[in-house]
Amino acid sequence: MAKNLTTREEDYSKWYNELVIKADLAENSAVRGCMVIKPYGYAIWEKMQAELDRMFKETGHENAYFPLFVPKSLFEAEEKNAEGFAKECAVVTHYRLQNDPDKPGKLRVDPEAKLEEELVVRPTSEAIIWKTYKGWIQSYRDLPLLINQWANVVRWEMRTRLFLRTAEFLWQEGHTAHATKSEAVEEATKMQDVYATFAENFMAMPVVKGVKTDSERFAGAEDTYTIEALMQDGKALQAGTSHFLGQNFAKAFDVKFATKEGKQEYVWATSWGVSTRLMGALVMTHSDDKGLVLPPKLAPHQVVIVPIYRNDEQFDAVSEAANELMKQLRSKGVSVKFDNRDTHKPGWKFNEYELKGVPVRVAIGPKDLENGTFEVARRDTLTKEVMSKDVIIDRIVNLMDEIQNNLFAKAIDHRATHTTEVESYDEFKKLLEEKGGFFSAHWDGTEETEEQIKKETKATIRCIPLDDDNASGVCMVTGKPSARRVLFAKAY
RNA sequence: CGGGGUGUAGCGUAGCCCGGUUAUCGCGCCACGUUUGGGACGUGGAGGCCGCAGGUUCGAAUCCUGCCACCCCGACCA
Repeated sequence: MAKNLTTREEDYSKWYNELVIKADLAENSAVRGCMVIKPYGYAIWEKMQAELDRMFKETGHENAYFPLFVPKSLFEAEEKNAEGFAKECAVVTHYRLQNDPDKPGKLRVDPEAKLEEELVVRPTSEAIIWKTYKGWIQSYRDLPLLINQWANVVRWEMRTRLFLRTAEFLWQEGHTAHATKSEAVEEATKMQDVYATFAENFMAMPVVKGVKTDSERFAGAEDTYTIEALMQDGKALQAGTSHFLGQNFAKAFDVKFATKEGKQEYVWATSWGVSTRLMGALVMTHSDDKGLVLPPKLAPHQVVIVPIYRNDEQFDAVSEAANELMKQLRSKGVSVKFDNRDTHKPGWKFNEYELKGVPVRVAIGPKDLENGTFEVARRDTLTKEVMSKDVIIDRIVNLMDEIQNNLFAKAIDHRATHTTEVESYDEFKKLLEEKGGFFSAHWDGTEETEEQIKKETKATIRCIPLDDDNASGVCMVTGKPSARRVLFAKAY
């Protein structure tokens, strides 16, 4: 393992790539654009999953599982959705291999084994799910239907980056059906709220809730609600989306229900998802030039204990103290790892756990045993403090909250200092290059202007925020009237 | 898919122009010993179809052709 990470200052993008690999979160695989998520990275993902899953269930959803493959005829049923994803679909055309008669020991696709109908590997599951829902929904009594699935999807991206954009990724996708439009809209915004709460309370990552413009909307949706986060390099990251799908899929798949009055009506739909991209967001929000910085609520180990000793007797004595501390911390709900490996020295371990972002490190050595103390180091501030036996448990329990809150506060502060209100297009262009971040500006509401800005500056409208700032003004580009400010940024 | 670049041990690399002993160095790995409060040291050792396939040559990591993979910049995107 190399000793030094590229710094964020030197090359933010390189820093990110190196960090993901060196911190053992993931690596590139033998398959183009697909990653292997390593145990340490997967442990963080599992923590995210566990909390999100809990939140979904608390809001009335149930999990189910639908097939990986979608027959082409189903996939194309909802035109806009199909068109939006068509360019990046993997397609299964054959179902058998055979020995290659020309190349001994090699296999080839059996030309006789062509599928009657091609199977699309799901880039998202609306099609197969709505085909299924048709059989599940007859009456208003069957509604609302609130389903989530944890799955992998494939989008054949040209350029990929670990976690941020991979050809295959893990996610959850909620798919709900409702009797009324207002109920579906409420569901979509409710799940946006769930995502925002999760991002802020667990990832310690502040997000802006908003709605996408026409051009950025999900293919097949009426409205896309988004949460947008700001990374340390001033670029925005779309962290989760929740779509109000109107009756588009109900019509495409003919999903009707009988109302109380006995009339047949199309159901109203939503879908919503977050992916392993959140792992990338987590890394880029908090980590520093020494490595990962994990919020305690998502860290696989919240505390690591490193023993310091010169001989077996000291090791035994230190271990005893470590085990006792571990027992007490665990009884308070703190997850602890005691790294008693004799194969690495303490200094090596200190660096290792800084790289891996463990929130709190406790060192115990002979001096501590003598004095009845522990050395406690915080990953977020990189500060050390010697604590006595009597206070350490309470202090560490409190530190979990303190670190969580500190990370959130730092991220909020970064976002605040990198969110700029601009009045003119020149100012916008200048500060976009010099400073980056979010820009709150007036826009005339047309796709042409949005496109022009994107072409000229690479910045896009991240969202129309759902805050209560409704002051009207004039578009910074065209001078035409604008109902309210929208949020621009360069994005991942 | 366009433009540029790179493939040598697990990782990072030298050698390539100008073909010629046994392919360089560092990290890591293995064994033993000494070490252990911020990435220890010594001694010994293992590890290579030089991206793949063909060609030129007495001889190819080195020259030629084709292919593949990866990286960077564009277009596309959670």
